[in-house]
Amino acid sequence: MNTPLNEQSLYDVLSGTLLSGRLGAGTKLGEQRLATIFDVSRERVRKVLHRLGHERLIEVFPNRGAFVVNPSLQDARQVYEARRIVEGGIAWRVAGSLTREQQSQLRSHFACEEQAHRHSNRAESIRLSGAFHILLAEMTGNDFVMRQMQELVSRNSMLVALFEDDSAASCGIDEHEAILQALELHDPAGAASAMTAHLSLIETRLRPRTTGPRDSDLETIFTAAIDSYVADAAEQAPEA
Amino acid sequence: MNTPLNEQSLYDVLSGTLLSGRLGAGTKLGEQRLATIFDVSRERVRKVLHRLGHERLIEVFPNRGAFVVNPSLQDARQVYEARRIVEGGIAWRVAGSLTREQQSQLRSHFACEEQAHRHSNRAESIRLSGAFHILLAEMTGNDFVMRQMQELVSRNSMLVALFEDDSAASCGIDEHEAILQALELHDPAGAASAMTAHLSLIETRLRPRTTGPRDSDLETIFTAAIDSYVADAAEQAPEA
DNA sequence: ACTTACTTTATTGTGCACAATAATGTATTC
DNA sequence: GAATACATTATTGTGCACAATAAAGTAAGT
Repeated sequence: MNTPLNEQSLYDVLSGTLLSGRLGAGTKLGEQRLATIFDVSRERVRKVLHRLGHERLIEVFPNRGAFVVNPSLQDARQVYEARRIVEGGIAWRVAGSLTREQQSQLRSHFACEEQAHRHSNRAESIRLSGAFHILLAEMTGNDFVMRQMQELVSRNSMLVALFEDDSAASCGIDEHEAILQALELHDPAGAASAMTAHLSLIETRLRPRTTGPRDSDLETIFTAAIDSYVADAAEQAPEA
Repeated sequence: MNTPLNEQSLYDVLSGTLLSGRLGAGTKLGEQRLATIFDVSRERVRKVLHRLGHERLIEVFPNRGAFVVNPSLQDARQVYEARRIVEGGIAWRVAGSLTREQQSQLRSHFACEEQAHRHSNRAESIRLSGAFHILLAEMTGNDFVMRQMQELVSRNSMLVALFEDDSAASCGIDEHEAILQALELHDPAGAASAMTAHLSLIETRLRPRTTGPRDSDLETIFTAAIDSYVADAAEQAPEA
């Protein structure tokens, strides 16, 4: 029953839990503790922990161990600044070479966003507005840019869990519309402007830190995460 | 005499040698082999190798080992494309907030570039024209952007060693001048345009692959690299 | 009572031995 | 002679035991 959990699964569960913000900033992630929770060897945990550290999802201190990152409001602002720079560049680039196919792809995605917004489907709105930015990055067809965006979006979703007003986690519809229009006009400067303005608006929604440190213990959180992970895996492959 | 070489030094020597392009694309980096060459344990080598793999300086295949990357011309073009996107965003951003101090800093750097160019000091020209791009990235004051640039520049210098016409590894002076002027006018669109145009021009200097695979053995290359590394270290700290 | 030095305990780091896997070489068959 | 199946060899991956280091706790001294 209880699948032993290979290295990739361990990484997926850990990073997913980190990104969801369920973990409480500053929490120590002891090697032996995680090893017993996940029922894997300590070395496995070590390896994954160092990988996560290299991806900046956690902080590792030599001879001290790994800890959940504890970002300051300044750190959060830096992420948005970085997104303005990179996504501004993306918008500029995509505006210069938008194909018919890409245009209709963006339009149909935008239609979904609108629909979710009209139906007040909050969870879907958040998901789709995030996907809009990823979709744009994909249109560069560039692996480096995609990886950078992936990292920024990861950091961003952690920050949202910590700082953002829960009632405003999705992007504004009108702002995406403005970006889209500039793209369709093949107007690089306009697209870059619209994108940076959009990201600045999102940034204003950051709040100093409302949520106190969660204190539910690691065992509870992770066992739940494992369960939902294996449930998802089972859903995608109902029977072998 | 022969310093045992700690982990950071091992990383420095290995990455430096990789970046210099002295190593021949596709060369296998066996764990035990490197361990004996550097006189460290195999686990040390393993750890550093995986780190380098994560930073994409080498390719690691499970159960097969680590190999020097063997980039195609397409890969090279992707790097330049990524640089256009990211550095275009950087130029846009910096143009909007250039301080007097930053302006004079850029001007004085540019003066050095011109001087090196007038004196036909090729090595210095290459170094300074690279530093110009780094300097601009630093002016964003953003860690994420800096890291991304570091990665792109690393890849770039490897590619230059493989593909670029040796007679044209430095940036054109006039193009930097054009970027600078747009920045001084606080013209984001102009700065981004100048930057992308500049990077496109550099890209045209890429040649299909002139240099055949170097075949000098690892021992020779690495012992030389170690020597120059410890020499550099000694120079910076003449006596303890 | 507070600080400081020391002892104890817990946690991370590392080398080693063995297991698993891929690469290589060899013989046999068609 | 070429190809396939098998045995051999080399290389990477992993668990374990112990070493090194930091954290916590304790007692003594001012």
